[in-house]
Amino acid sequence: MPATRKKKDALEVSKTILHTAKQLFAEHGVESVSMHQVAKAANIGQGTLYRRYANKSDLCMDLMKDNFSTFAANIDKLLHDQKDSPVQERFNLTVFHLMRFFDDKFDWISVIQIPRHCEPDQATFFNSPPYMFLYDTYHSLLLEAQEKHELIELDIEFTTHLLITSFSPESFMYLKKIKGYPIEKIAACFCQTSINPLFLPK
Amino acid sequence: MPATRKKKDALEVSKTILHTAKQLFAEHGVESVSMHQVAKAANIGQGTLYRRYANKSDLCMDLMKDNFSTFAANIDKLLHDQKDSPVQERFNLTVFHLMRFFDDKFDWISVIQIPRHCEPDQATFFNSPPYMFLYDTYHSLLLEAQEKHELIELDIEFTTHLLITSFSPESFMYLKKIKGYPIEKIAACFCQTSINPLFLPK
DNA sequence: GATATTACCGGACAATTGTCCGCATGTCAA
DNA sequence: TTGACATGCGGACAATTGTCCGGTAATATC
Repeated sequence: MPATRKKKDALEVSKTILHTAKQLFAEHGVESVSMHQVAKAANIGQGTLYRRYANKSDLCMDLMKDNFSTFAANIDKLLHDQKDSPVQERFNLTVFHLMRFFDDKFDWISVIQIPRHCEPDQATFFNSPPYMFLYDTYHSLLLEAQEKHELIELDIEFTTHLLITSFSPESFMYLKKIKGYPIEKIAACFCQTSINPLFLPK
Repeated sequence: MPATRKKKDALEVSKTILHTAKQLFAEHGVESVSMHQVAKAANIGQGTLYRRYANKSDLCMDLMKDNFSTFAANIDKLLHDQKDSPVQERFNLTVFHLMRFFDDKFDWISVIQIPRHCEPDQATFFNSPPYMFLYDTYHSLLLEAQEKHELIELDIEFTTHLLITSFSPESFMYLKKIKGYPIEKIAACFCQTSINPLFLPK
């Protein structure tokens, strides 16, 4: 063969994968690009790709890491800046921001969420940094509201989980594409239905 | 070949498919059986199988039709029998029954819900009889509550949709398997978080 | 009754995901 | 330098989903 592939620096390979995948995904859309294509474009074997990333969801998650981080930082900053406004208001603000992020990165997120098979001690969405960040954020807000006696009686852990997971990509897509709801309306309705009723009147 | 396959009665083929699939699914589990296996076991070509059912989800949906029907009938009967009790109470009862059904048929339901790609005018879960039954049921209950001035201000259509979709199979599995919540607790928490706060106090 | 038209069957095929194993490369010890 | 061992690369392979098309049976037409 023209050039026997030398053992590459592992870091080099990782960078190449990320760079190539980002390029391909941007060009053809996340859905349409197969792992085989990514491997071929990156000049590595499929086995090599799968050794780094268990599946496409994993790969996307890694490519989204930066986006998630900045989103999380934005939310943190926002909540810090607004820390004197009512909890409920901050909660609504967070949801609005999340919806915009969700909409913006929809293609990626819908690929990431795909994996089924919820077995114990396995990497799932529920162990991922994005879930954990949202969990912490919502949990803190609910706890704060509870301490201030602004919250109805709730199982806070359950509620936190439910608020995060109740918005599936399919459902979002359905509301947006089929029902034609603008994002602002979706966010507003979600707050109206799922967030605000958790707070005591007054 | 020993016996040239005669054109079979279409109805005969359909029955054979359903019977064979039910058998195979029961024996090996819904997840583990491929469409290829079903076709082979039913002595038909894969193309024939796919002409009847666009995918495994479709096939499962058809096999579950009876189960859905009896479930729907049970709920209808229940709501009819209890039509004098408070709306909120009936709503909670419905959710408890649904949870039990969900748990009972979990393997099937998690296969059925899989399809992504929410394009307009395409068969999705949101067009399926189960979704539509739940939609009608929830919608009626919410409307009744609204007429009786027992409901907070809501976008009823949105709320109906959200209540149906907020419980994904993955989330249910996570709560049950990983968090170890019994079904009754899941149902109770769901009512506490998502149903009861929609009703005006007193 | 012969021929054209239609319906629809069934298996071959393509595409994708994910796994596995032979083999090249690098490291260490003698 | 040489041999033993470890690392990990990469393509071949298996499994599955879904599509397509050649061909045959049923039906309509004359």
